[in-house]
Amino acid sequence: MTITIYDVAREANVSMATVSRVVNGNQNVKPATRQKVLAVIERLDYRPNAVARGLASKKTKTVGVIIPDISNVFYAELVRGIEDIATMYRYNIILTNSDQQADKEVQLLSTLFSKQVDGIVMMSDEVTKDMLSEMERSSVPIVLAGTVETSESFPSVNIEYHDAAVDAVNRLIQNGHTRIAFVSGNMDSTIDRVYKRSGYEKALKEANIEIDDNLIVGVDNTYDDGLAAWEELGQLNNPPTAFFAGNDEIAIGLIHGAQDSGLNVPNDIEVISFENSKLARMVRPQLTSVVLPLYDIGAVSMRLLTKFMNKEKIDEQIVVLPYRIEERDSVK
Amino acid sequence: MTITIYDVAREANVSMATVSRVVNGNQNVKPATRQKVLAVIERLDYRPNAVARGLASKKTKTVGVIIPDISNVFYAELVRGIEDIATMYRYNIILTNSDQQADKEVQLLSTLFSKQVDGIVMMSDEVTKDMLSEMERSSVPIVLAGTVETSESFPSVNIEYHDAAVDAVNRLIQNGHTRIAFVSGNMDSTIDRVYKRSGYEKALKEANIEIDDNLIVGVDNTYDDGLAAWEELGQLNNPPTAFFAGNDEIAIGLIHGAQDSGLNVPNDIEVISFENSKLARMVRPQLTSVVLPLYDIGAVSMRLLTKFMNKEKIDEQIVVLPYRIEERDSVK
DNA sequence: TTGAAAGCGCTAACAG
DNA sequence: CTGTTAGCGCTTTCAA
Repeated sequence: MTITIYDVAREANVSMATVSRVVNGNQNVKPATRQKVLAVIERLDYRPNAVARGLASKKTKTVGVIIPDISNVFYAELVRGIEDIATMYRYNIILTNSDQQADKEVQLLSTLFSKQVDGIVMMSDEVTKDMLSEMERSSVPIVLAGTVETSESFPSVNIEYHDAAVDAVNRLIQNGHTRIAFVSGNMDSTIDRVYKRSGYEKALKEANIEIDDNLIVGVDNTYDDGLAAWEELGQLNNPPTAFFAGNDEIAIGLIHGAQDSGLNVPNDIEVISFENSKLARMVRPQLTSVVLPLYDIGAVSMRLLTKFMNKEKIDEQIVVLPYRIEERDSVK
Repeated sequence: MTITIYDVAREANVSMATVSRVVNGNQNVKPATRQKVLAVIERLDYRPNAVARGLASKKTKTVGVIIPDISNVFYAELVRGIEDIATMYRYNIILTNSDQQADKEVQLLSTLFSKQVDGIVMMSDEVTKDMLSEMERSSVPIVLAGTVETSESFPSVNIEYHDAAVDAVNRLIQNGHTRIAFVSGNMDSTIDRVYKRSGYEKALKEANIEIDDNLIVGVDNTYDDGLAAWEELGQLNNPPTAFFAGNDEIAIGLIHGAQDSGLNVPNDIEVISFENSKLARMVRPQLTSVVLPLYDIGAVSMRLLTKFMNKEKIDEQIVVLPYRIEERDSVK
C-alpha cells in the first residue's frame, strides 16, 4: 500500500542505504545514481516516513511548546515568534495549552517527552518545584520564554521587568501623580508579584510617595478584570489618579471604566500599560505602554533552543532583551 | 541509557508483550502481574516511546492544524477550540501557519503527511486545485474548518455566510440607510468574495437600493485597513452612512476613522461587523456583530475529525452551525 | 561510492 | 492469561 524506501531501492536497483543517502542529501553518491534514484522517487511518489526516521535517528525535528492559552493575543504573539524560527530551522511545533495549571504543565511536559520532541519552549506564570523536577527528569533541552525561574538553572529569555516597571511608574510620577494604582494581572505570576510590584514600589519610594496597599490590586488578565478594578478603586475615598496596568486588556478595561464614568483619559486619569500588543493602537486614546517584545522573545527562545539541540556553543543561556516605552495618548 | 519496555520486562520477569498490555490498559492481564509490572515501571521511571509506538501501530495520536496566522485572534480562537477537543480525545496538535500562501499550504500538507499525523484540520481562504490534489494524495482524513470548498468533496464546518450577510445588511437597511458600504477583508477569500458579497448585494436588491461598486472595498483584514477604507470612502461625493465590515478589526478601524473625523457612531454612522471576537466588547461603542462561532467551529471540526479517525459512522460530513447577530451599540 | 545488516522501541497476531 | 516472533520504515556503522 504505502510505498517505502525499500520499494524505491528495488525499482532503482540500489540498496536502501543509497536511497537513504540521496534522501538525506549525503554527498557520497555518484551523480548518476542520484539521478536514477530521484527519478524513481518521483515516479513512485515516495515520501519518507518521519516517524520511522525519528525512531532510527532519535531526532524527530519537532519541538514542544507549552503556553497558558493560545486564544490570548499575548501568548499567540509569542507562539508566532517561535513558529517562524522553528520553520526556518525545519522544525515543527506541538502546541499545548496549560491554562496556567501546574499539574497540567507537569503532565504536558511528560507527554511531550514521550513524543520524543527534540526540545521544548515553555512559558509559565510560575515554575513550581514539581515542574522543575519533571523538567530535570529528561535531558531534552528546555528554554523558558518570558518566564522567570529564580534559580536560573534553565535557559531563559526575558526583559528586565523590574526596571521597566520603575520606568513606567516614574513616567506617571513625573506628571505629578501621587495616587498611583498598580493593577496587576494574576498575582500567581512571579513576574507580576515580584518584579513588577517591586519596580512599582521602588519608584514610589524614591519619590517619597507612601505605598498604599489599597492601590495594589491583583486580579486576572482580562478586559473585564480591568473594568472591575476600576469599579473597586473608584469607590475609594481618595481614589487613584493614575494607573500602572499589568497588560493591555487591563489597561483598556481601566480606560473604558473611566470613560464610562464620564472621565477623560489622559486629562482626568492617566494610564500606562505593560505589553504593547496590537490592541494598544486599537483604542482611543491609544495606549502608552512598556513594549514587551513577545514575538522577539519567542523567536529568540526558539533560536536559543536550536543551539542547544545542535549542541552549539552557548554564550549566555540567560538572555535579557531590551525594552522601551512607546509613548502614545493615555499618558500626557 | 534510556529505559525501554524490554528493561521493564526483564526486571518484572515477564515478556515485553505483557508490559505492553499493562501500559495499554489491556484487560487480559492477571491483576497480580499487572501490579508487579506497574511497580517496576514506577521504580525504573519507564515512559513509553510514542515514536516507536507510532511506527508499530501506524497511529501517532497527533493531528495537524493548518491556519493562516496564529497571531491573529480570529484564528487563535479557532485553534483553541480544536486543541480542547483534541486533548479530550488524547491527541496532540502540530500547529502550522500558512500565511495564506497556497504553495506553503501545499507544502505544509506534505510535511504533515510525512510526519504521519492521524488527521488534519485546515483553514484556508481559498482551496486551490493544487491543494485539492495534494489533499487527495493521502488517505489521511482532513476537515475544513471555516473554509468553503465548492465541490464539497471534503468534510467541513461552517455557518451560512450568505444568509448571515443578508441579515446584517438588512439590519442597516431597516434603519433607513441607502448608502451602505461593504468593507470586505481580503477578496482572495472565497467566503468574502462570494458569500458575503452576494448576501450584501441580495439585501440591497431586495430593498431596491442600487449597487454602487464604489461602496465595495476589498482590503486586508487589519485595523489599519479599516482606517484606510474610511479615508477612501470618506472622499466620495456621496459617502456611505453605514458600513458592513468583514471582521472586527476592520469595523474598529472604520469606527475610529469616523470618530477621528468628529463623527458619532451610531448617530452619524452605523457599523455592523462579522466576527464577534473578544474585541467586539473592547471598543466604544461596542460592536454590533454577526456572531461567527470560531471556537465552536474549531471544536466541532476536531470532533468530526475524531469520527473519521475512529472510522465511526458519519451522519453528515458538511456541517452548518447556527449564527446570530449580537446587538450592541454600533448600530441603533 | 555502495551494500549488508543490525538495530531504534514498540505493537500485534498467533500460539499455547 | 502470557510469551514468541515478526515486523513498522528508516538510519547508521562497517566492510567491501
